[in-house]
Amino acid sequence: MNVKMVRPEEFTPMAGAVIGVDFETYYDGSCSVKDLGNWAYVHHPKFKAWAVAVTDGATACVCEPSAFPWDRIDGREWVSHNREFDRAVWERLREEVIGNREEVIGGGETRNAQRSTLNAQVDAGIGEVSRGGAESQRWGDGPSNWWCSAAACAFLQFPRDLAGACKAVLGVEVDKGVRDASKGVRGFGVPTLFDLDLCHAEKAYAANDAVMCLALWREVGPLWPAHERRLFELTCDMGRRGLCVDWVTVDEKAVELGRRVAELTAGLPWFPALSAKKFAAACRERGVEPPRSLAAGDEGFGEWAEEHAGSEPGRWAADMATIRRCGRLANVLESMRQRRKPDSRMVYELKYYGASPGRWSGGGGLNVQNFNRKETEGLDVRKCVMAAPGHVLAVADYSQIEARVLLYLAGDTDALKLLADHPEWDMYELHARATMGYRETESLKDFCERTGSGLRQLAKARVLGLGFRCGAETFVRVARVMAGLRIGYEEARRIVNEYRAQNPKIVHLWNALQAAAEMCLKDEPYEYRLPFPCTQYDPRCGRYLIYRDVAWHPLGKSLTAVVGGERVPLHGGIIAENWTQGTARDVLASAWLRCAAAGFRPVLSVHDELVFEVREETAHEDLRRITGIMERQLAWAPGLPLKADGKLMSRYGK
DNA sequence: GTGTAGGGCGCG
DNA sequence: AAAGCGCGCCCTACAC
Repeated sequence: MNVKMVRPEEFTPMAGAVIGVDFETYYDGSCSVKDLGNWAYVHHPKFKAWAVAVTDGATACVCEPSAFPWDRIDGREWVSHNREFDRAVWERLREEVIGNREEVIGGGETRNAQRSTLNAQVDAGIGEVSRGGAESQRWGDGPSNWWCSAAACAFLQFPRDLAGACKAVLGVEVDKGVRDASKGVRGFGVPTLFDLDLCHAEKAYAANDAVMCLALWREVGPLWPAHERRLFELTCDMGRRGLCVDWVTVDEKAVELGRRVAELTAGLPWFPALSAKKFAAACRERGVEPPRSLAAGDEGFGEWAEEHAGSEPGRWAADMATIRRCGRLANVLESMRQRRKPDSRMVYELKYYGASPGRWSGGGGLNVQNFNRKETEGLDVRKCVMAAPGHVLAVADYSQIEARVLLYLAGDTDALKLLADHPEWDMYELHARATMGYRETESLKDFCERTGSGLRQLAKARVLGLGFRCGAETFVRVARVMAGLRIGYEEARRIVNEYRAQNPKIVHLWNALQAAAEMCLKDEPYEYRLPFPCTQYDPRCGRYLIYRDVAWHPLGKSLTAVVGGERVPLHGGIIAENWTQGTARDVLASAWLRCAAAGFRPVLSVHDELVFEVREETAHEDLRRITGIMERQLAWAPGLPLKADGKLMSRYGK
């Protein structure tokens, strides 16, 4: 990369060029973006941004942020790798210079100065750009658009981290010397002296991330579709706006659970409390053979726990489980406390395209997608999430979306038609009627309750477990964990075979996907692209599942491929699963876009669920409209029957 | 000291 | 022939 280093006053970006921006900031064990997330990190007392690297691709400049001529890149397009981080830093610095200009609108919604023209095209009628004022001139008004190269890389199923992305996209090994040097720079004793003390070569190293980010963006940006960019923006906005939280309960329970952990820890004759080794040693001292696993779901442990229920080792094991549960909850509550904004809402982050099939994932130190569903140790975490005053939560989720999508992708039109004709059936009932010989007129649920039949539980286990080629051994566990059934291996084998015999379309889907993956071995570069049935999308930048560098496993006859920079096993069951999950994600994503266009912006999304804050007066009508939008037939998936359940609740829950 | 692998467990 | 999949975070143990 031939980029000329210049002094800040000399930095004059080329007309029309996108500008790469990368901040360097202080961090240590107690003040890190990993633990605190972007917002809490940049508002930590120890936070300091001590350098910024800016480049237009031809020249680059590294200096203290206050020394950079921000007005020269005002109104331009910027790009950062993990934009939400750099944006949080930039906004924090702006707050320091000109005060916090975020206005609080009704319901706690914050209006942000950023507004992209792309957004304007897709979704008219949201917040306006607020500009002007002598002070803002001094700091600058910011970019017209601020893109994220990391999000674009994730969409294309490249590694998300900068070094991995550079290697995969540009074929550039980021010189280890560069990375090490830049690490050395981070550890530089007195960051404020940065501008004075750094030699030219060190500055060039520090500029490298911005230069690479811009180079990456030039490759991946054009392949990132407009509606996906829109989803990314909606995701970021949602997390920055955050959730309304019952802080009284959070504060109280954080203390209570912390105390509980300390008490139980003190009651164990070893430390650290969760050391499996020390637990095992203590058991043996008492002449008791410890269990092979301490996991609550492990069958061996279940038997062991029963056997030693009254004894001291039995109590230790139970206390360790309680410490884990309480400790987890205490950590979640503490993370929530750290994310409390001045407007009392809790910021959080959701990672756009965090999973390879495209789902969102948790991130930023607090995962809001895996809050316990039920009350645990005297706390219902979900109930700590509330609606803003005068509002109520509209919680809408798709019923059994993946099971429906699997039938759709397998082309099981008979089953889909039955489902469309009988909206009162759920997937378990459909499955029992279509493939398990259930013929009664009453609902399967009523039938099982009246007669004590286990048919529905079995149908549930089959639907949840067998659609993606799990074998008999796994099915024994799946049936136990998911449906509470106790089945022997031989019976499991019979059920698995029966399921496959009665669901030929699904079996054919596995086999066809497997064969297609093997076929691509004949063509360079061994890339298996599975197109989504989304015809509305620009084919040049459509959505695919991409398995790169497909190859035979060195030891056997199984396939592997590179996904998101990692080599993973590949077979028909996995591909069918990924395709199903990815398509279910697209169903939710397109509903999200339509809801936003109708003026409904979710405050939270969890895979098959969207949560909105709606005004009390219009709540019922709003919920009806939202579920209507979610259930709308999709032009790109004709014949896929969608069902959405909606609830109004003052506090979040299942 | 830092980084990471693996167990455990929460979610869809 | 057989193979559930997709995540994040905490804790411990261990390698460097």
